[in-house]
Amino acid sequence: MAAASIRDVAQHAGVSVGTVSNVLNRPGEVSAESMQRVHRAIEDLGYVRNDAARKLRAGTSSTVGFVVLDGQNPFFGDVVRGAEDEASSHGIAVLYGNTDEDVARERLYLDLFEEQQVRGVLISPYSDINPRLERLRSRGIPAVLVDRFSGDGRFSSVSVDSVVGGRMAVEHLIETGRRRIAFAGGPFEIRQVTDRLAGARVAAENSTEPVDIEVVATAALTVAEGAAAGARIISRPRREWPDAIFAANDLLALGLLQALIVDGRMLVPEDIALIGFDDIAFASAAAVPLSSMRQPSGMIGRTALRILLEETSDPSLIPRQTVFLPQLVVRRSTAAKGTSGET
Amino acid sequence: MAAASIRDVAQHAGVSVGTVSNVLNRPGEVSAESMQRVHRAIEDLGYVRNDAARKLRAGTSSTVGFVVLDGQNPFFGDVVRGAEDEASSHGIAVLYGNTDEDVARERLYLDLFEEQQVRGVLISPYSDINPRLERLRSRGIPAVLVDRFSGDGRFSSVSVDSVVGGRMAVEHLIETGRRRIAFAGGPFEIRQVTDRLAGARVAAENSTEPVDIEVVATAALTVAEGAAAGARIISRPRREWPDAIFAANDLLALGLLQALIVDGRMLVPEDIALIGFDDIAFASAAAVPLSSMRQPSGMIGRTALRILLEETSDPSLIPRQTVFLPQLVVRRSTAAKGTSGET
DNA sequence: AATCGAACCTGAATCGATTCACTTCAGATT
DNA sequence: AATCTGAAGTGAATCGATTCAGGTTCGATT
Repeated sequence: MAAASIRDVAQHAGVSVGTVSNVLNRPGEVSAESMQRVHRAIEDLGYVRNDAARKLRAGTSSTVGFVVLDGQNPFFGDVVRGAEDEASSHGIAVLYGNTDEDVARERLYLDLFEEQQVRGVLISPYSDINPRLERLRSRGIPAVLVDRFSGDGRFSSVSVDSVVGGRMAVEHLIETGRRRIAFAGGPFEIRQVTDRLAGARVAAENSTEPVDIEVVATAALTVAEGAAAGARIISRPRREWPDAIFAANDLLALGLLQALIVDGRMLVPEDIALIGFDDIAFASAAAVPLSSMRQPSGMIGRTALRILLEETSDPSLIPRQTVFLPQLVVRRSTAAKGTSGET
Repeated sequence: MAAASIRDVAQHAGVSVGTVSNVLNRPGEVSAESMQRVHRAIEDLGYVRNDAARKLRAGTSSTVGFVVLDGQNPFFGDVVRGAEDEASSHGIAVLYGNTDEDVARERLYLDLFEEQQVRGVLISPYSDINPRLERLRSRGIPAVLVDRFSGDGRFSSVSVDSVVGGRMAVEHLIETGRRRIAFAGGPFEIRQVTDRLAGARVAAENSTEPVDIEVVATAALTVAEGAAAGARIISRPRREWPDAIFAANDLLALGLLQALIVDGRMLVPEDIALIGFDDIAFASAAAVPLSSMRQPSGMIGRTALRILLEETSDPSLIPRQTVFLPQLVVRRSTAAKGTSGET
């Protein structure tokens, strides 16, 4: 009952192993009759290619690895999905690992992918792993950074301009009459967080009126952390309440929203405006529909995978940075004070 | 700059390949000195094990495959996460594929996993793939069904009792005074959908008062389909409106909720109660916090992976069915008519 | 009839880690 | 001194798909 090998198939079909291999990989160079007999034998024996042997010989495989920062975040779910769609149309599978903002796991998955000799790696990096990626490249495994601009241009990247996004978000808050703005986000090791904050500050500085940006640090970009941050803000004396919050992503924003609603003293958007980042599917279904900076998530995944495949087939390509611009999606949570706004 | 092989390491360390292999796999049988020299050589050359060669020889790998029904659904995200956590503590990686309720992709991923000779397969099946799984098993690759009871007991499974869940949900609706209940769900190829409906019918039949269960079929279990179903319900003459909806999962429920709120003629929960299934993180953050049947999602993943590993190490184990009971989580969306209820 | 070329096929060599029958050798035992 | 023991180490054989230099066949051309 041991699995049939290509040799068994060859014997059963009465041809050589080379011919069987040709049937599988170069159907053009095989006579119709051999073709048929080999297929027949494959059917009879229930033969399935042994990927390990193929990989050993070929030195490369048809999977790519994707190291994701936060698998729980629907935003990354959408990115992965985009990459997967693109991959499957090339007959490639996506091996996927979740780092959860943990340096050890990040390394673990990169090691694993290297041992597996994946075709290439997509990664939304948490720590600074350029040296690690250089090494992968020297072994013929290219990498593309996802959702993160490659500042030094050593790798291709597909990202959204978080600085611009942060600026647009806060400009929008200022336009709708907010002046005391809290930025909720963290940890600051995550580049997107610092970029979005930087953009927020630019907007504040460019404003003709004085605008305060205050930082409310969170330990992670999750709903629970958002709720905790909300509780901290509420517990202050009333005169220290901000009149708007820009959350570093939608999960945080939804947690904040939940905390504010449960408490009930600050109304969204009447007393306090709230805007998130990512525009995940649940933002529009929130208690107060959430304004957000939309990222073209599926497109990011597709594009990253396409670039990766190009680089695998031509390693001499120069790294290129693809940057999308986020798009402001206005919903009720940032309606001007005292109005009910659009739903 | 070709990657170093075990032979290069052996040469560099001045020992044989067998010794290097022993250092890697049986550290006890090697002298301290060889040990050190080999490690030194590995360091110097940047040697990384070639997984393909190892797998070819060993006939098995240290990855498991997980075929997921709907990667976009946070519920499955949580399940995968649970499995991944458990796996990583055993030094095992999870290769993950999304079928999106598509028979072809389901088959594609199973083929891929078979070629890759994964250690085992976790699958939340869409179509009837028992024969396919039998074949995998005959090749030494066990499978565990996730979120689906194995009716014939031929495979181990980890699931939640959807019939009981459906019953509990509808009993709750009846208790809060609802009598004209719509069940929103589909396609009916998905076992969970039919089970939840069956449970709903049991609750209706057991009720002392006459209770109507009406079926509103959807094409998929998504937010968009939920919104569409909502629109269809609203468009009816007012006297044919149900006074409660039991949605087959939370995504549907959130879509329904969105449609009802935008329309504004039916208030939740005053005119119509709404309950979902899964209790995903966003249910509590919804416009009207959503009642739901909670599934222990992370636990399902962990348990499935643990059982799978047990079966890989002892293939003679008899399949066992693990069933969790869902838990009713009451929020505002099912408050009794005319009350405001708990938040 | 001889020659040629295209189409098709063959089978040994190869990839790199693991395994295991076999060797080596220092020290213990007789 | 001869023999034995066990720890440590060796290296050829193995896994299965792919590749490619070389073979065979056969109809077309001269």
